[in-house]
Amino acid sequence: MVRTPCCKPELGLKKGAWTPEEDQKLISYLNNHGEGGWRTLPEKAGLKRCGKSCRLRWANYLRPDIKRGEFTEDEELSIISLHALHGNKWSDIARGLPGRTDNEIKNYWNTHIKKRLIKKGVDPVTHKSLISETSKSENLPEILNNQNIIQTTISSNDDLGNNEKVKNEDKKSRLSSARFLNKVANRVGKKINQCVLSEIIGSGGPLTTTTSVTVDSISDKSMNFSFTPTSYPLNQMTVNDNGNATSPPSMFSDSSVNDPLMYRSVDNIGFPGFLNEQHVMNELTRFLQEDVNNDVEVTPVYEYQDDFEEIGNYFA
DNA sequence: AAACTAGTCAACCGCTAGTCA
DNA sequence: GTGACTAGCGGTTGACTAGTT
Repeated sequence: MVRTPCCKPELGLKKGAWTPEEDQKLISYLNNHGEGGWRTLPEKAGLKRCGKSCRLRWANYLRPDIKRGEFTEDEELSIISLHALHGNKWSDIARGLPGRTDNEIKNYWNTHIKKRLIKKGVDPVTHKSLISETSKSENLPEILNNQNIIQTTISSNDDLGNNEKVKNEDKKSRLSSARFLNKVANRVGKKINQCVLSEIIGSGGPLTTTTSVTVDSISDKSMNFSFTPTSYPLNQMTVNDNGNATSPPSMFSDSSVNDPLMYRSVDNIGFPGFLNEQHVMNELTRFLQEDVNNDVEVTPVYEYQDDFEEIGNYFA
């Protein structure tokens, strides 16, 4: 199939920046005739431009519902979360940010967000930590300096310790902690997911940015976080048998949770009170009881003391 | 003050998918 | 079924600006 070129140079069509006069002509025409018929529009509107150029100019800059100016923090968070979900599908991302165009978001991503993520040690493509990939490299010290994500990252960097015994016990303790965290976070995450879903469905509108968290120990699975952005695309969400609201495989990384750019503290989630100490204790009691019922070896609660501190750090 | 560099973003390009005759 | 056309998408370019040397 041979395609007719949209913009024939021999017709003397203008390229480059639009003048205010051209903008006015285009706005005036579209106000009178509505959108569509882009191929024939330039001639009818008296513009020496190709239809494609006219459509782009209208879609990206002249449309009355376009929001200009700096991106807000909320918008930035939404972009990151939607990018984790959709990848470089800028139009899909733009649908989640009313008033913003795909082109604007794409530019903002490439010039601002991408750099910030890299600086924070997050791969902007996969949204996973760059640490694991780079830990073997000589750049590690520099990377570690630039990031604050090491504290709660359970990683093979344990090998840097000197005392083998302390090291192993520490690792064991961390794995145990991680397993414990996984259990609690699973419960809490489920609760959050339910809240989020009911709020979204209930209000039918966008919420404040919220997070749900599932933590697995390093020995089992990689850490897994799901993220509920503003205007979450509901058609991509499902509710599984356990009552969890789930989205397509998230690409959020373990480091992301410590990034204030990407995750907010629980205090900001917008569902106050559900994650209080009493709730965590109730959940803890409940699943420890389940372990007893399931003949699982139960560790005395006091041994979880450190784990509670870790949870505090985790959600801090 | 001039030259250079890096960052930003509007606009363009090439391509694909959908629609219609 | 085929081809012409339209709309829309993501990647890239290049003009402009701000900052640095």
